[in-house]
Amino acid sequence: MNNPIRVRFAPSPTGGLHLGGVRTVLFNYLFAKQQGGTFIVRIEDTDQGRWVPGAEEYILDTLEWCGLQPDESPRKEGPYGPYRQSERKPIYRKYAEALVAKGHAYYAFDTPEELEAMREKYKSDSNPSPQYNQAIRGFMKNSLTLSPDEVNQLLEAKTPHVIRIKMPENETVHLVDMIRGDISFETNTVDDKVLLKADEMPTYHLAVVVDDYLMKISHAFRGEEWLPSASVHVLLWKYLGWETAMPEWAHLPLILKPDGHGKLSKRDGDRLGFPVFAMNWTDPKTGETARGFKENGFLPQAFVNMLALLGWNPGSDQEIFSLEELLLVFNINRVHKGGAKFDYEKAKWFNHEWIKRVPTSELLPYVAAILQAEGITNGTSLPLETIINLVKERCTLLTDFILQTSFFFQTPETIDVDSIKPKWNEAKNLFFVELIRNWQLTNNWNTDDLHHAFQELAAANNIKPGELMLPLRIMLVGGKFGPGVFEVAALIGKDESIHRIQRALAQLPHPHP
RNA sequence: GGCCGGUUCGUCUAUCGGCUAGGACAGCCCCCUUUCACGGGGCAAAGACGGGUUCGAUUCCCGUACCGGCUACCA
Repeated sequence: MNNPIRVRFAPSPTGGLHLGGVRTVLFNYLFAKQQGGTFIVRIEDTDQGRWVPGAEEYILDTLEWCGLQPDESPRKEGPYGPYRQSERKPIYRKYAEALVAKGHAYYAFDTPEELEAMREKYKSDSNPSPQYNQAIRGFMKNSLTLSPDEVNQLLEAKTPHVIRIKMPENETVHLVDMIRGDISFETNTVDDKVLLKADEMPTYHLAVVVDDYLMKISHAFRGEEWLPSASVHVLLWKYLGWETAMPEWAHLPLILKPDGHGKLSKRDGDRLGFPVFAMNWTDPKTGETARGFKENGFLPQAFVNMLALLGWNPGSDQEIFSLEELLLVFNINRVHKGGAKFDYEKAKWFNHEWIKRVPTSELLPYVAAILQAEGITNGTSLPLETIINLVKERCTLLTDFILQTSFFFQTPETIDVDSIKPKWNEAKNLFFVELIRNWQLTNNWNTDDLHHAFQELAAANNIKPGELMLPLRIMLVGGKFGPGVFEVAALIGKDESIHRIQRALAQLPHPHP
C-alpha cells in the first residue's frame, strides 16, 4: 500500500511569480490531482532580509487566476500547518540540535568577517571560491575545534552562531530522480552547509527537509538549480532518521532566455518586450511594475497550456490541452532533462488558439472588462457577443479586442486617409455622395442588401467595386483591418455609417463641394 | 577552478537500434478572401565532434567540445 500522494510548491515571497515557478506548480498539481493526491503551498520566508510585502498574496492570487488551487496553504490551513516557515521557526532548532548530538552537525561561531577572511586566505587560481568544508573546518572557530567547555561558555553567553552539517568523508550519496535517473555525489566535494542561521531561522536546506517530513510530502518537485544541494538534503533525511519517508525527487529543467543563454529572468522580459511574471507585479520599494501575462491579454487556459508544453509533451502531435485533458495525459516521466528557451511567439500562438476555441460567452466578461477599462463603453446597446464572434479570430491577445472592436462603439478618432488619397478622384467622390443619398432612402439596413445596393451603384457609376471597397472600409473602420465592411455598417447603423462617410469626405479632396 | 546536469531544424519538440529523421511556432511562396485575419496547400530548415558496440546507430558506451546550474548565515 502506497502512502497518499502529497506534493508541495514552496516559493519564497520575494517578488512576482515567474513563468518557471508557475510551471513547477502546474507539474506538481497535475501529478497530485491525477492520482487523487493533495497539493500544498508552503511559503518559504526564512530570509527576513529578502521578504517583500505583498508577494505572498500575489503568489496565491496568481495560482487562483491559473486555476491551480492548493488544497492546503496559508489561505486554507490544513492539518499540517502553519504553512509559512516564519511561523514554524520554533520547530527547527531541535532538529538541528539533534543532528549536533548525533555528531552529524556542529556549532560554528565564525563571524561574517572571519568567513570573508578565510575565503580571502584560501582563494587561489585553482580554487577561486573556497568553501567551509572538511578541509577548512579544522581551522575555524567551531565545536569541532573548540573544547567542550569553550563551546558551552560561548553558547551560554549567547554568542551568535550557526549550526552546520558535518559532511562525511569519502562517501558517495545516491539519489534517484524521476526525470534524470540515478545521480551521485562525492561527499568530499560538498561543503558544510549552514543549517540553522544565527537568527535561529533555518536555511532552506534544513527547512525543506523538516517540513517535507512533517507535512508528509511524498514527491518533491523543484527546479534543476537545486540538484547540487540535493546531496545535503538526502543526507539530512538519513541523519534525521527519516530515510524511509524521504520523498521521491524530480528536478525540473530550467526555462532559459530566448536569445543568448542563461535562466530566464525578469530583466529579459523588460529587454525583449514580453512578460515573465504571470500577473502584473509592482515592486513595493521602487514602485516599478513588471508586466504579467494576464494583463498582456492571456487567457489562463492558454498560459497553462503553453507552460505544460515547455519541457513536457505527450508524445503525440497534439498541442492544445485544457487542464482537464492535461490531467488525463500528463506523465512526469516524459518531462525533459534539458532546459527550454522561452519563445514568446509560440506563447502567443497558444493564446490565439484558445481565443478561437473558447465559447464567446466565456470571452465576453474578459472583453467587456477590457473595453470598459479603455473607456470604450458608450451608450449604444450593440450586441457585444455578435461583435466578438465577428472579430475573435483576428485577436491573438485579449487586448487586441481594443483595436478590433472599438470602431463599433465609437467613431474612429483618426482614419487612414493617406491610404485613400493616392487613388482618389472626382468620380469616387461623387459615388460616395450618391451612396449617402442612397442609404438615406433605404429601409433595408442589413448586410446583404447593403452589399447588393453597393454593387449596383458601383456598376451604375462604372467603377469597379474593388476600387471602392477599401475607401469605404477605411471610412467606417479607420484602417485596413476588421471584419466585412457591410457587416460593420449593418451593426453600427444607418446614421452612424453616413456620418462616418461624410466625415471622411471632408478630409479628402472634393473639387465640387 | 571544482561539482552536478544537459546537447535533434532559428525555437519548442517526436523517435522505446531500421530514417526518405515526423509535427508545431517563426520565415518564405501559392490558393481562399474586393481589408486584416481565419482556413487550405507548398518551400526551406536538424542529429555538436571523435571513437567504440552492432548486420545497422539520432537512439547504447567512452572521450572531447560546447551550453546551463550550483559553488552565501538567498531561495
